[in-house]
Amino acid sequence: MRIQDDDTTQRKGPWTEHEDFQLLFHVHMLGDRRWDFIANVSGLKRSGKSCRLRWVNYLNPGLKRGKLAPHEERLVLELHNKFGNRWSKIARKLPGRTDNEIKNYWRTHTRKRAQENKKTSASPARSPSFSHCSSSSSICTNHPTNASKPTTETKERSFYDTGGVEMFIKEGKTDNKKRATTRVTNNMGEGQEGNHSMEDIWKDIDLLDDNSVKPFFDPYSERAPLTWDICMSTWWTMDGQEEFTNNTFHQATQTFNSGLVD
DNA sequence: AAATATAGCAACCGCGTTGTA
DNA sequence: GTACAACGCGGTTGCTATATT
Repeated sequence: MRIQDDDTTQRKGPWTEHEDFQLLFHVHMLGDRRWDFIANVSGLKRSGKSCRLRWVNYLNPGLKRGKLAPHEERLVLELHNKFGNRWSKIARKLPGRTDNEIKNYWRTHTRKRAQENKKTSASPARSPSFSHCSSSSSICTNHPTNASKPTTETKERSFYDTGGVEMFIKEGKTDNKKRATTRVTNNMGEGQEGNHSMEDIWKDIDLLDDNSVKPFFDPYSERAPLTWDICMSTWWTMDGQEEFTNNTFHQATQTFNSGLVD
């Protein structure tokens, strides 16, 4: 298992639920941009890049989970035929699916096809949807990188295009919660960090959503309650991130973290 | 039941692009 | 205009669960 080396280096490997919780919290607070900043402020020993990836591929509430539906599979085949390995582009046409997911699907799919074709190598029967592609690799013969390039590069937003927290808040999360909770069983086994299920996390986020002056602090702490309102107003009126980091948010984070550990 | 192979998926890495000071 | 930082993407790796022998 690839876990962190020491205090000074960044942590790698599977995310724990505690980390997920922290990340969710901070994305909720700060929006899903500025990943390096989030990584620093959250106290997570992760790179911003890693945080973004985790959000995009796992924590984003817009994610669909589970196997690709038949129509999605067809769409992937069609779009790959059209766009080649432009996974992000393909993913934009499949709401709730990530480029990573599609890439993985394609990989296993082509592997299967390759094996099937090996078995029937004498008369390779190709499915119609694969008629334009090499069956043993992901490289299309009519790779359209240039060929069928759309005239206008549309600014479609994929669900995983990070667009700030307002999107997250505006969209009802009811269904998303269900999705998010479907795969919480992994990443356990790291001591006591697995105490929060995704359900718990969403509950907590709900509490934050209902932010009519609801403190997200340890009730037993003697510190003044930090409210969502206070934090957000501080955030938006602050000039420099450093100052903010060192004051209110830092305090909020510490309170949050200590509450989590206790 | 144990060993091995395979599938599925999460996460990392490197690099190109974009934004900002 | 330039240098640097951050972001986004595609390729790849490695782990875990499941199937097969």
